Amino acid sequence: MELPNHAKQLLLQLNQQRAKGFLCDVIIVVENALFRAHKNILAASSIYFKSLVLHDNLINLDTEMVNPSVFRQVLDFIYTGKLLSSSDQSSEQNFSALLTAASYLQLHDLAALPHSNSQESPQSASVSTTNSASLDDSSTTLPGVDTCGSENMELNSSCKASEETQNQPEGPPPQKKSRQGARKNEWPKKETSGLKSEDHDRPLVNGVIVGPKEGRSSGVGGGSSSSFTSDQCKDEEDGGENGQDHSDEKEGGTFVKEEDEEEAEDLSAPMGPSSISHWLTRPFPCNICGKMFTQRGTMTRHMRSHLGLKPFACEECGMRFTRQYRLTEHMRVHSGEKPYECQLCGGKFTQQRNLISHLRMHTSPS
DNA sequence: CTGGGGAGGGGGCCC
DNA sequence: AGGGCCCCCTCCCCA
Repeated sequence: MELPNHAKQLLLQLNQQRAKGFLCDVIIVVENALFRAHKNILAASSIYFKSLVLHDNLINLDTEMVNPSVFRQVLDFIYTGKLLSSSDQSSEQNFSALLTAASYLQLHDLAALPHSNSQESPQSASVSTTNSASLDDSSTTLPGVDTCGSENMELNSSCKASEETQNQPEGPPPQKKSRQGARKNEWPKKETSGLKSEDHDRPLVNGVIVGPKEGRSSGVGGGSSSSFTSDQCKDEEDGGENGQDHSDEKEGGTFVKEEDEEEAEDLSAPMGPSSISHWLTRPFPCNICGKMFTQRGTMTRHMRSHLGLKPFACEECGMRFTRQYRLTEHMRVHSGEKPYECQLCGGKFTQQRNLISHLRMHTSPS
């Protein structure tokens, strides 16, 4: 007994999930375009991807071998088994680039396709129609990338629809819950969420990490040549200098337009003396949210939170951290070690910061 | 309801 | 560039 369309339906679902960014656990960076996808799907389609996604949530592809528009086709092929030709390039050029990419990515099925398959068949054309909303939205085209001019319109037009889907309670569980869950022996659950909180924290448009408005980060210039930004991280600069705020805001589920506009205004505003000095003291902007940092290392560390990169995993519970030091701290939860002792009352703490806040209690007038 | 403690996350800074 | 540490904010639990 076998359901005739089972595989097809499954793939269709997965592709729709990709379009929404639902359960996507890996980001593929091609030049300055970001594509979200599922590790399982990528791993199943190519040994090369399999090795890449094994340990990383963020994959940078060689731009010599693949460009964003080709990779978009590749990704569509992986999720649909169909090849949709690119309209903005000659099919010869496109097919050649596709073959190069397929070979580079070790997508043997794709690499072995006869040329005729690359032409848009009536069938694929119809698929293209049905799936265009989701397929074309699987990436973000970032400023400076002119490969997807026509697609940007589709991207924009699909934004509204996707905003509605973003409001639906289908994302991963809120971070707060996860964190709390961590204390209730639900760590493994959290681990399975892959990119986890930052993941759904991102301003998704049909699973796409939303690119900026034009000229977004150009005002500050200099810091990053390949400035891709998103409208995430409406910041902290004015008030909530805090990550929790940040994530809470995002957990709200929606990235309201006001935020975007607000930030857009900030960044596009003429640079007054204060903003210039701000730029001088914080010369390292985040490519994703535009937040400025004093040191490159701080900025790259910050980027990890955008990208959901948590390389440091607790062997005991599977909880993952963005920093080694956090893991070290966390391990004391398991070991019961409390190295920080209050000299006034003898209270012991696993973390120094908690000792400090405890000391404040001793010293505060109240 | 409130205060204290535990813990996750972020940024700054030094090495 | 990355590690380590400090400081801060916040959330949640619990007494």
